[in-house]
Amino acid sequence: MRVTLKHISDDTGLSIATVSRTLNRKKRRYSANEEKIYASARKLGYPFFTNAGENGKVSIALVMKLFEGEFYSSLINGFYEASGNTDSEIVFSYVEKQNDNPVDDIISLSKKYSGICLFLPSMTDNNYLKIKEKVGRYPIISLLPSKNPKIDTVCFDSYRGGYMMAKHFEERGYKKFGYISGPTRRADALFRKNGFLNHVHESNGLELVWSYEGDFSTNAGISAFAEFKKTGLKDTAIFGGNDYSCFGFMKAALESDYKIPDDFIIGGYDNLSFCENFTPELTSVATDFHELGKKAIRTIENLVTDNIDTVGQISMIPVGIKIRNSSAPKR
Amino acid sequence: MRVTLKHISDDTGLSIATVSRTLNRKKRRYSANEEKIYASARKLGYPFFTNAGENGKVSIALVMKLFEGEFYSSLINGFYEASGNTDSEIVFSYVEKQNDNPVDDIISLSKKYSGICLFLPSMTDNNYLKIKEKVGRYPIISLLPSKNPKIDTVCFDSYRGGYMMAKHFEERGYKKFGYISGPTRRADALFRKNGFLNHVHESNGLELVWSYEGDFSTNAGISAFAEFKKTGLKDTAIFGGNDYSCFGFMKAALESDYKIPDDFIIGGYDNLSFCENFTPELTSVATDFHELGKKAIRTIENLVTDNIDTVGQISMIPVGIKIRNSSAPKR
DNA sequence: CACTTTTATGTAAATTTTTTGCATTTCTTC
DNA sequence: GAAGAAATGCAAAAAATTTACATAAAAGTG
Repeated sequence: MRVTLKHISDDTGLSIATVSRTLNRKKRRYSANEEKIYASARKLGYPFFTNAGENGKVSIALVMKLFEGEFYSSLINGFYEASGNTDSEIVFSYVEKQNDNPVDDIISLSKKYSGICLFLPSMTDNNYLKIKEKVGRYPIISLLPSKNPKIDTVCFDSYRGGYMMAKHFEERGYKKFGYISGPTRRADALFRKNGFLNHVHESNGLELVWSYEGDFSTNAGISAFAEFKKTGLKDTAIFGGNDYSCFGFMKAALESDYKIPDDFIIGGYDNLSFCENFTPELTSVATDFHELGKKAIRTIENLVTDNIDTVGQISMIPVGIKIRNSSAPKR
Repeated sequence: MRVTLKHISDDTGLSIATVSRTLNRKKRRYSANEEKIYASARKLGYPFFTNAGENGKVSIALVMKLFEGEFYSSLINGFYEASGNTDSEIVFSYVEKQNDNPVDDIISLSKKYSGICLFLPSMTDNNYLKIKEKVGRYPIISLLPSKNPKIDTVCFDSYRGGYMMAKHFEERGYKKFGYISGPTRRADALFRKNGFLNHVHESNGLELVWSYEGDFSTNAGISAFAEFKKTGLKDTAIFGGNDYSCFGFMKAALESDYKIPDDFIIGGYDNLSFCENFTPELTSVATDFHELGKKAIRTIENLVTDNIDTVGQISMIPVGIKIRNSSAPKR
């Protein structure tokens, strides 16, 4: 059945004329009634204001920048499976690689979908502010932590991940700690690092003896090992900011005849499936994208229906630690 | 600007009344004029017949079943990048996991998009036939090979990939060959195997001494090695049907103190980025998803504009072989 | 605080878009 | 080649959307 202005009018209690005017107006929307009309249009599937289509499901766009490697697969998969048990439909959407200012793209997506989840590591606070300003009370969340969040956020507890890894290393009896960081302008990388370092600093007898700032790539791990080797350090517990860094580091170490976990122990972050293919298997902080997806979808759904104004709300999804042989106990 | 029946009427040369009737008819479409009307509706973006949206781009859906691991990332990424240089827009779409009969889903997607690319390993010939029957001349292609293709196909030359690997092993001086197969009801797995075996059989002095049928998983690789070990074979060249099988096989082998490439050489298929993280680095058949995407998009575009009837056309994208240390020469 | 201006909204008329009744043409089938 | 079925166009009818005008509420001004 075709959706007309009359349906929206009935749904919102406003006249057909008002609905017509609102939907045709160019200016950004602000007022409660305008919000109501837009939300209803998306919900009912008024032409040009949806591509969810059928069965009146809430359509949510997951907006990413690019995909590389298993990580993005896990993200997509987690959201996809999470949407299975809900009244929502996830649509995956992408903004151009070279485009450093995806704000306009996101604004235009907000006309099509009932809500938006952003997974864009390179977005600045300024961008978030601009978006928030333009979309008003429209349901939009970020899936990445921020030092100073401008919009609602549902993300993994990166800090705690780093912290847990340090604690695990301590329990293994290590005193000397090392760290391969990701790009610290990214808040998630920074939080992983902070969590790790804070536990090191607040515990007696633990010491940070080495660190390296990389970019989360395998090659950064290889370079990190070259540096590490120069120091001649042994008996050290190393936290790589992500699994890729660790793979590079371990590979270079094995080629230099280091023994893992005899010469050093190491743990990563992301728990990629390849952790189990490596010898030794890599200890890693495990993130559950299914949980992230569920929580994100529920948050959007609440914003859609209740329309409660909860700006600045942050939900942290707990992470776990998957202990494997790369951090096996000392013999 | 809003798209009306008048635009479609002008575009197709048919009357507004005819366009209206065609678009409202429930029955599946068949006739040339009906096809023309539907295609125009999608092209111009008539409400409910598009979600491409803007700038008159051809919108193509890439339909997948599920995503796991790096492989699907590469697929998505390849298509995404390939679409950058074209007049088309790729939308990624997914059919339910548990749904063994995605035919209806695909039919309904055909109303929204100008063309469809299917990447569904478990689809049967029968399913393809049903789809073809219902969508008529609508542009739809499969990205997987089939023993008996029912619709146009753009896929990698799996046969040649297996063949090249056998040839490479022969050039390394090996006479004894082994094989870890994927599920052979999947045509791509079968073709890889056939390509490999055919070269073995057609060359003098080469011999297939061992094989194992797995399911393309890491665990299958581990089980395969357990079998392989029992035979006590050495000096053998082994082709794993995909990289994951090889990772499992190699990991189990290293844990049993086998030396690679001294005790056996091995090569995989897919050229995942982890091939370089493994020690030894894994030789693998490299597929270029960017090329696959480009060719698939071009094929759909041709079907959309020229509307030529090319049922049964198959395009093979050549594959390469990336030689690494897992198949290093004998010393 | 009284007055003006701006903004939001509804009613009803005007306009645009879509559907349908009827006539004509084209295609199929026997 | 005649009879019936399907496709199509024209024009009238119906439905949907926009706009002119009126009014009330909110915001700004001296």
